[in-house]
Amino acid sequence: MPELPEVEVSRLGLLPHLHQQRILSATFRVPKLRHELPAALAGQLAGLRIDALQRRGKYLLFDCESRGSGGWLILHLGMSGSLRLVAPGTPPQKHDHIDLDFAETTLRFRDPRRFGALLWHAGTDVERHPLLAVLGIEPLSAEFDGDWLYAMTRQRNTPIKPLLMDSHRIVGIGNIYASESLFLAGISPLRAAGSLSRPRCQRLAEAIRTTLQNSIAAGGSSVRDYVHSDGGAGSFQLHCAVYDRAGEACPQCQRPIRSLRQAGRSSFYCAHCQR
DNA sequence: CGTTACCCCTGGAGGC
DNA sequence: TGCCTCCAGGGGTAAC
Repeated sequence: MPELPEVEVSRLGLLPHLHQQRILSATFRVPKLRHELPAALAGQLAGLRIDALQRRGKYLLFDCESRGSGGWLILHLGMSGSLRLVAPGTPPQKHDHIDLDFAETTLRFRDPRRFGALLWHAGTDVERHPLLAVLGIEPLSAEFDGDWLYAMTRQRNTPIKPLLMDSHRIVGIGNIYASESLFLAGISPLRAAGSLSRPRCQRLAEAIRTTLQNSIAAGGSSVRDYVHSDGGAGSFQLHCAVYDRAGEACPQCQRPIRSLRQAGRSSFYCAHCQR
């Protein structure tokens, strides 16, 4: 589930509960997720205070007294990860792999498929962590616009859709928002990236920004209680125009929405409205 | 270098 | 009901 909006909504929802709170203890119930979960890390976290909660792409970054003797917790929700706040002592359910215990609450990470990740980076410069150092531009930053997109797509014959999902170029756009943004911009997922005109790049950049911001706003509207809900953080209802709607009517022209596979992922689009 | 294929893992949906 | 296959919102790595 989690793409950039879900991670950002998680960050916004957790921040007021965790800011300046100390980790009393940490529990790892599996030896590894995507990466090893060393038991020593759990012990190391105890006593550290959360000074800030940031996001880079789809990574959540917990500043654990990084300017002192601490560092950064780097969390990725993977394909099926979710975060929620539960009352201390709440028994874990299946797939509840990680707890961070605070005085008033417990941050619980659930991830059935275990594609998620929890990593530690000592010191202040978390941007230099190998997984973060290679990430591309933030689509909600001021630097991301039609001109940037136009320059990035020049001389590329590859279809635009998998390019939008390449985190080494742009972060945060997953399979859902790639399809949704392209629909909003009227651009086919099959369109050769380098054949997009500057105005169409402008339109696509705006569509990406709008799609992500609208989704954050939709999740943020229920931000006060979503982290306590059973569905987990970021489980707000998404409204998709085309994603997972193969065969249904295009909301603009009523013709059937098509699906296809690109780079191993399914894409959804309207062949009439998207060129 | 650019792009694709495969893999990590569990669970849900649908066919038989 | 069970068993099988396919699919799933991510992304790193190997292979072409």
